[in-house]
Amino acid sequence: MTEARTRILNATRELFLAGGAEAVTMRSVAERVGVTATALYRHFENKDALLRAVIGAGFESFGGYLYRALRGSSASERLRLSGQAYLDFALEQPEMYRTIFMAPHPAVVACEETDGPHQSSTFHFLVDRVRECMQAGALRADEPEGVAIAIWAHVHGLVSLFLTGATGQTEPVFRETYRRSLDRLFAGLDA
Amino acid sequence: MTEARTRILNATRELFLAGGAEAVTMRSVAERVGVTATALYRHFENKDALLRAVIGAGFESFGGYLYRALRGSSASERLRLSGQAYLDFALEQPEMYRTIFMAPHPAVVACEETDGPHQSSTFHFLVDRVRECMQAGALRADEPEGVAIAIWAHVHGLVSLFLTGATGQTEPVFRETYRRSLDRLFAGLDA
DNA sequence: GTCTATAGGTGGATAGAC
DNA sequence: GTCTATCCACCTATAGAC
Repeated sequence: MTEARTRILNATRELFLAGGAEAVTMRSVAERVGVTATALYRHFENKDALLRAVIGAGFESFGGYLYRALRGSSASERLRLSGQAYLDFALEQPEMYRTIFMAPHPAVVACEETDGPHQSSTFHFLVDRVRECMQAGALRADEPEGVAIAIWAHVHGLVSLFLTGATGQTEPVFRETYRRSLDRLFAGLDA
Repeated sequence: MTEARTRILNATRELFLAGGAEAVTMRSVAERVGVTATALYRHFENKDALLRAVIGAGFESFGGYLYRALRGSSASERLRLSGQAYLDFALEQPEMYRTIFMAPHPAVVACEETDGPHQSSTFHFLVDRVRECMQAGALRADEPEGVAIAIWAHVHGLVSLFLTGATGQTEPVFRETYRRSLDRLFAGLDA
């Protein structure tokens, strides 16, 4: 029924993940699908609607990564898995990570308005993980919000520096850097 | 003598700081200066040369901020002032910060090739501050490079989240967040 | 050094035939 | 639903007159 719509969406996502939002033009998407640019307007109102659909799916994907961390059997395990999920998403979908967290495209803002504030829901998820760690005695009692910001900033900073090439590291080396750096941060947060 | 060149550079910098690299077009610069776009080619080879000049000045400005931190009278004071200088630069020249550290424009790469690696020299500066703190007994003995990455990632992460609006904080509130978050990190790094 | 005129490219979007 | 033809906006850059 809307199979054409799906094919267009896939082509857009592929172009987007390969070259970012600027690689997505009505012409490039159309060429990849095998139709002319004008045909796309039968399925999407305009380019912005196309980008919003792809980025919205990216938000959902990120949410899925985080959600899996809830499988952990203890508060500290769930927090640890959250950090791992964050890293996995960033390394497996770097262009999506860049768009959502590093260079907010106008379409990202539009997504937040229609689907609710994704970025702040990420923050609230982390605050919940931190709070339950404090209640379980795995983290020293402190303001959960402040500690959550410190953790988020830390993982986001590490990932950003890696993705822009500032660390000059390969992915396996960076994974180790990520682990050790979080250990250093938690050395000051642990109970 | 090269007064025209200076006026062009100023106009470019103003446009750049207001709207980023994409706000800089030969037409917009020319309009701001009060000439036609073609006149600019008498003073700069092309648009890229124009951007490189502005971004190169941004790098120098950032270096100046860091350099002032060396006025501190002790190792730990110099490290503290470095963190403050980093924050000041990011908040006073957000668009320049964004360009240099968050969304490496092709012109940034070009600057690094001609003027030397600025990003890695920032890292080395920080490693030096960390190392002298360890030697002075102000930081626990550890790998200086790993600790420097942790600190850099932390400050960069905080600043990035603020500049993208993810924290939802005002600047004065964020300055306090920045201070407290660094305190939390150093709680695990202090001797 | 600055102008006008112009070439040449990219990209979003619509009209109307099929 | 998809096509061709087309418009419009905006961009970098050059040639040659003044």
